Amino acid sequence: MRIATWNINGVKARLHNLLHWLKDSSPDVACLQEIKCADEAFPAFEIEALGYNVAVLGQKGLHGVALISKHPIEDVTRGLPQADGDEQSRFISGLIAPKDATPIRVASAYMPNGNPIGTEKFEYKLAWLQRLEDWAREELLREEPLVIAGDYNIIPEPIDAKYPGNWVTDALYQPEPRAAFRRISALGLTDAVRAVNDGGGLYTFWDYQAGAWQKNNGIRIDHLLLSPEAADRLLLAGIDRHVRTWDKPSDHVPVWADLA
DNA sequence: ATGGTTGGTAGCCAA
Repeated sequence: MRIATWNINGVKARLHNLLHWLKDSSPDVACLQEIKCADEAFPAFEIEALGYNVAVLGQKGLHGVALISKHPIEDVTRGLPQADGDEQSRFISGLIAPKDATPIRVASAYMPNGNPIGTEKFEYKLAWLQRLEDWAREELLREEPLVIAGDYNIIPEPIDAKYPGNWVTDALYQPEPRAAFRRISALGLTDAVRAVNDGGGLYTFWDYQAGAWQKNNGIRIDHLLLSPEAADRLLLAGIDRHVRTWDKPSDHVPVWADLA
């Protein structure tokens, strides 16, 4: 079972790429972020025509997440607990229920960017990560397969950037969100890509600006974190780099994990 | 130090 995550940077502008990638890579489950459209504007018809089910938490123009699955999507939850007036659409989870296999809870999460540091945006990022940590802690008590996939907007380690020094004043590389990532990991979650490859040079995002892609000036900020019950089934994980060479690409590429 | 690009919505913001 292949579970993938992709910050698509506008599903309407990227529909051709999305359909191509779904046919090409054929993930069982795809977690999308930054769909940038309201629920009713999500291109469900075209995606369902490829044999997928769809669950969406949209928002007009900004953010927005979705789950796409070849298997039934049950028990969908939208938003994290402790919302306290938070109206940004950044989290959806569902129980992926294959006919003859163990169900897996999969979350599609779009962590706040948090720039610039020293503003309420950065504080919002930290508060959001705390809410995710609280949710994950509760969810892990079930001792069941769980995948928290998405655009974490966190560069976990220096090897996750081509030029770490370029990011020292950026919210994606600050000590606080990196510590939050470590705390969440330390709950017992496994970084799927890192688990199968402990080297550097693995990137999931290249800025549109200044020829970042051509220079391979990338960062690894899209992650799949696996509960122990999911990690036990991890076969392989990877990054669909080639998608960045397509016409009108997202600035992120899909990341995936294959579970037995 | 600055500028560089894209998407979405509507005269700039978020990334």
